[in-house]
Amino acid sequence: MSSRVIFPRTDASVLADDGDTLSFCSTCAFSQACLSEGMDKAALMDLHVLVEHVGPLQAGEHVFREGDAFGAIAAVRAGTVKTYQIDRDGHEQVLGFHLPGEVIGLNAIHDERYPCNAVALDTVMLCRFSFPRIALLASRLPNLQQHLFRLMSRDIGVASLFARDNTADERMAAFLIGLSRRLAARGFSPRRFQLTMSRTDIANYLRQAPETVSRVLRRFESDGLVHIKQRDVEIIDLPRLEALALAVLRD
Amino acid sequence: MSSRVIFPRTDASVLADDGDTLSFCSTCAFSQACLSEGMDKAALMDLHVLVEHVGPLQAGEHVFREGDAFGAIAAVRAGTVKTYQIDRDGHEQVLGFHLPGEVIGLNAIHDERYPCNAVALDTVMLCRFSFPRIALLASRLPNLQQHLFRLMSRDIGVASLFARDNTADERMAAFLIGLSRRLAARGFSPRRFQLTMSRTDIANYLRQAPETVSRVLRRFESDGLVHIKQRDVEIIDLPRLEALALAVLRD
DNA sequence: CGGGAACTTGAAATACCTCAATGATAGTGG
DNA sequence: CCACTATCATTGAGGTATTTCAAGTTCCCG
Repeated sequence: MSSRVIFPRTDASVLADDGDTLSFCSTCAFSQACLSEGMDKAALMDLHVLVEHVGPLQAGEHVFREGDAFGAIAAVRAGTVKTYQIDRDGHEQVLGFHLPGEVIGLNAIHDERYPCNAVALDTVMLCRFSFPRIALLASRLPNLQQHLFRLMSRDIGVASLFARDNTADERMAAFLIGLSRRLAARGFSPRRFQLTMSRTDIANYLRQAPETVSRVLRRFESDGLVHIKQRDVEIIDLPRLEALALAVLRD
Repeated sequence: MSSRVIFPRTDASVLADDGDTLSFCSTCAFSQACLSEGMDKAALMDLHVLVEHVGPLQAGEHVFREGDAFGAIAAVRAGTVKTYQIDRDGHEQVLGFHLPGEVIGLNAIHDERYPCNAVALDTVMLCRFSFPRIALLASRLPNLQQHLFRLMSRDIGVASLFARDNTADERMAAFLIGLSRRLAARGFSPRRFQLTMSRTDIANYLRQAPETVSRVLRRFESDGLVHIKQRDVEIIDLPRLEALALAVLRD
């Protein structure tokens, strides 16, 4: 695994080619969302100017590391980013998996340092937004400010998937349903997708032993809930899986 | 327990008495923080105008309820506010306890509804800030905008106290240390304080059985870590309690 | 003083973890 | 192309922390 950190690098070259930047940005969730909220052309132009396109990053390359000075947030355009912390005992603690359309780095604003590591799990493309600049722009553009507030608000108190009172089955079901829905929201198939993370990562995220993940997935398979071949997942009985997840997701 | 909801009520009377409002606000964490960030007098005046002082609320009175239309955030000035959700099975899920100086309601921005209930555990005083108005003001005052961003950022991905891989002892220690530090930051004693919440609430928050909370506290007592008489807590061996909490808090 | 809630305490049940060994997969170099 | 290795995944058996169930106790408020 490369230990090079990609993110802090300021790559001005991507800003030079304006046409390309704009065309890329049409697929960028962040800009899109702002657009759909009635931002005018000129405003959108301002936003595009401060976007940097980062990537592709290969699996194992870090976007940022814990303790790095905070300078920018980023929207995932393609691939999966894992955020994690390293325990004082040297153990990894997986905090989350970030799919295309999702924004990382928002939790670094508070003390101007990234409080966690972010690493690419596969080939990742990012849109990087300098935070000082987007904050400045936000004071001129109420829609952008509101969008940032909403974005951050959504990440507060995310229903803890790893609460103790839910069973291993319920949490795994919730994990799969969560992935399914988030992928669906981005136009991917909600029934068939790839797990870009290892069993160990899933276990770590759900705060369980890897063996438990293995057993639960196997049980799901033999119960006809899903079909799993390596990291390929096909959800067979969505209603039943959702029923299981209900205990965690509440909707 | 009264089921009346206090928060949505707009009480303009508190705004009338300007002198009183201002003197109260000198103790209001929210305004204070803005002040300390170099906001000028005029700006501070603008902020004070949109503050409403709510309370006192009695134990059991709700600040807001899940599903209520979002209109404002609030800073706790005195007392403790508990946030919780009701499970589909009718079971309560405690999300957090909010002490003086802490802000509630930030997680409601996203879909313009409060995603949880907020109830006073004792006599509570609040500063209420209309969100549309404070957001508008924020676009004129970069310091205020930055403060709001920081406030929200801090609440993202709070180290989950109820992760499965920590023992009951570690989580309880972390809970007590957390309270201690937060109270200390507000000028209260870090060694002696009152638990304003019931054992059941603590258990629910830590995602364990009330019996476990009881047993752990008693063990702490007999190990000479703390002295507990009903809801009065005195921390005897802070270093050892912190050492226990370290596994959860990472610092 | 009585009634009810909150809290404590004990014994049994259980879901999950740990430990240990085996099986699959992919990447590597001969 | 095929062993070879390393990593990841699976499977089984036994142990344990915590829950659950059930019974007391204390405290508080009317």
